[in-house]
Amino acid sequence: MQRELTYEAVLSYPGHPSADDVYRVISSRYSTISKATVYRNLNSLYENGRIGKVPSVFGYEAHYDHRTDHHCHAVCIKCGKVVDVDVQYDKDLFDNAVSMEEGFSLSSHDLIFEGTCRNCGNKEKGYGTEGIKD
Amino acid sequence: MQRELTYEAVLSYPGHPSADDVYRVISSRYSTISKATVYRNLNSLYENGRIGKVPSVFGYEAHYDHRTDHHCHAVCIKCGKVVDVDVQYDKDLFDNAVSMEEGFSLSSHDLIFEGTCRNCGNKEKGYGTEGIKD
DNA sequence: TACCTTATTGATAATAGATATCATTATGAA
DNA sequence: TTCATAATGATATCTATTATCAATAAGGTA
Repeated sequence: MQRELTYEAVLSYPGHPSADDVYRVISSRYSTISKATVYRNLNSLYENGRIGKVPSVFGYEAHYDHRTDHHCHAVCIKCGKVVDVDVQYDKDLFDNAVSMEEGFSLSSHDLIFEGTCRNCGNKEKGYGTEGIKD
Repeated sequence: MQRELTYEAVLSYPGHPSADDVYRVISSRYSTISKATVYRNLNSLYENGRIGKVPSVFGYEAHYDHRTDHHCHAVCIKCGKVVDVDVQYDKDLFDNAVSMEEGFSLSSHDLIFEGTCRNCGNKEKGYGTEGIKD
């Protein structure tokens, strides 16, 4: 049951929620849910292909995605925020990628961009936008 | 001084050592070195462009690299091992990538492959190669 | 050389994100 | 209703890494 709450929370979240984002959304109206349950359910939803997952990179938390098709993301190097990126490239291009270690078999690839999100970029310039919440 | 030991350990390591790999190499002949020192020195060597760093992905540790040029890696999804990948692609292709959030500025990209290393692949098939150490 | 300032180190505590454990509580089929 | 299985909540634990801070080391200057 909490699994469907978790699913709906991801679907309705604007953007790419972290496990903690999802936890906060759900617990605001279902206050007894445990964080362990949220982690568990996010994982099983992902494994069943019902939601997407942007893996943890650069030490930031993993983020989840209502989209399940293969697409690209950018991660803010200051705060870990994840956003979609629009870029056309030929995925077949990477089919002939070769591991330089014998016996290492490649199965997929991720194209990850790094950058700075609006909020962190503004802070840097001293615009004093600490209050802006995406 | 320990910084140069750290540097040499990365240069002479076959492959892509984790911080712990480097720590073990150094402490085998300089037993009083602290792990904190290794982390600190790896970071400063990286920031000064003397070594490369493969950031932590999928929850595995970061790995370091004696190469400092931009190239691709694959991460074993079973154990986190990092290897080089040979693939030709046009880096300019990604210069016109567009963030789908206003104000998010892109600065670089990483192409990361996922796969299974020889050791983990063999284990899976029950070849009983637990003893193999890369 | 003695003095002073800065950088480096080692030991350890603390942090974050996530998973493991385990008893309790649903759930659902027979 | 009974039994087996799955899901849950609370909490402990884990891993990789950074923070803290006192102790040393290094290096320049008078």
